[in-house]
Amino acid sequence: MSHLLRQHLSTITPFSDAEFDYVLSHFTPKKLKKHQFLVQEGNAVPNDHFVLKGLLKATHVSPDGKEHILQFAMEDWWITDYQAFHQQSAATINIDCIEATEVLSLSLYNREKLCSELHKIEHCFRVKTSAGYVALQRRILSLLDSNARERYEQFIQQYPTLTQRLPKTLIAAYLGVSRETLSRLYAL
Amino acid sequence: MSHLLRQHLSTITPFSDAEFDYVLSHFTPKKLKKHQFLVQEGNAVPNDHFVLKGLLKATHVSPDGKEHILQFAMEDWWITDYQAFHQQSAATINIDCIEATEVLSLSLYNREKLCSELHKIEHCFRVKTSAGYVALQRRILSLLDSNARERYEQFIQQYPTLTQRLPKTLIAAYLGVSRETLSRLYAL
DNA sequence: CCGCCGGTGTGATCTATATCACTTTTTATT
DNA sequence: AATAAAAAGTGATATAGATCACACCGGCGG
Repeated sequence: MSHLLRQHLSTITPFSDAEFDYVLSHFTPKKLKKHQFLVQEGNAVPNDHFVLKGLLKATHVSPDGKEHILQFAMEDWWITDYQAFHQQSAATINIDCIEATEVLSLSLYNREKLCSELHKIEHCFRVKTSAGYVALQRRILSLLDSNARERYEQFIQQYPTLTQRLPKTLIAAYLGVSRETLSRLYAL
Repeated sequence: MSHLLRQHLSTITPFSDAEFDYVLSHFTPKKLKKHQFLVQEGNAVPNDHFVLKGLLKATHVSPDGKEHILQFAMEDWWITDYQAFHQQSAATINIDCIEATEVLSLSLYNREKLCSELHKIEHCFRVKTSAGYVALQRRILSLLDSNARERYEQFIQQYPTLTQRLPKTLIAAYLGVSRETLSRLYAL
């Protein structure tokens, strides 16, 4: 089986062995234990991360101490604090591991370098980002349109794998519902 | 004063006169009256649109008949049903003019053509989409974290111009709050 | 094998916001 | 200016979902 990152990129355009090796050389592998932080509020965010294995969550703690989940990421997904990453400022969110995790990290410098050297890879990033943009729009519409139960059902539909791997408490924090309310929804 | 689109693209990379003219030749201008539709639910969505003048809203009507606003767009912003546009499927939202509007329309074909011919323009689109992605993440966080009043205050901060140009009813539909509740918030 | 902790369920309340119904103000249109 | 249409305010009530409090279960670390 070929490298997961190669498979990922190949869904957009094929890469030759040489091209892929060159791309890969710009990434740094990193292993993290369960509960370990990948990004911590207040710190710099030098890298974007491609998940090879494991499961993470990006969370924001509101002034009154409640944790809301901005994003999950499992195998084949990208995750970082994009706001901080792009403007090279301090993180406003935390990212930590729900399971033991392996990622490939790509610095902003290397990412821009790759994008300017290889039109193909910039194309990949544009296509992936566009898809992400659409997914976020869908989530916003779901937050505006739908009640707790409907959002939960949509989540199960859209992310069956995550539904298996995540405790309901975290799904609730992602959907913007309290743990207790989600539990009571079980009268499906 | 140079062309608004040129100014827009130049915030990312400079374009020569020849380059810009070539890019511009792929767009089609369109004028719309107040209340006219740019995209209508159920129809094909051949184009993305850059706003030269005016103000539009992208809305979704929920099963129970309530109108929620996914996005506004004014001068210098892009708007379309991106989901439908990318997968060339039928629109699931409506986009209509709040004020008389002029846009430049770019077909998916021309957009991909430009992107493959001119690395520079693909770069522009990637950067703009990334910025949009971050903005949507912020909005999601605001929907998860903040109550009606806080969301309204954030909106005023972030979009002072829109706050002037829009009736409160529409701001309410964007924030996911009822018109009446927004009105009562006025005890700021 | 025990104790504890993360995850879950469930009752009793509380509250922000929705809804409905109506009035007043402002803005367009002929 | 006259009339209609859109926007905004406001009271009375209803409700989805939050919060608080507690009980239960199952795994795994000493």
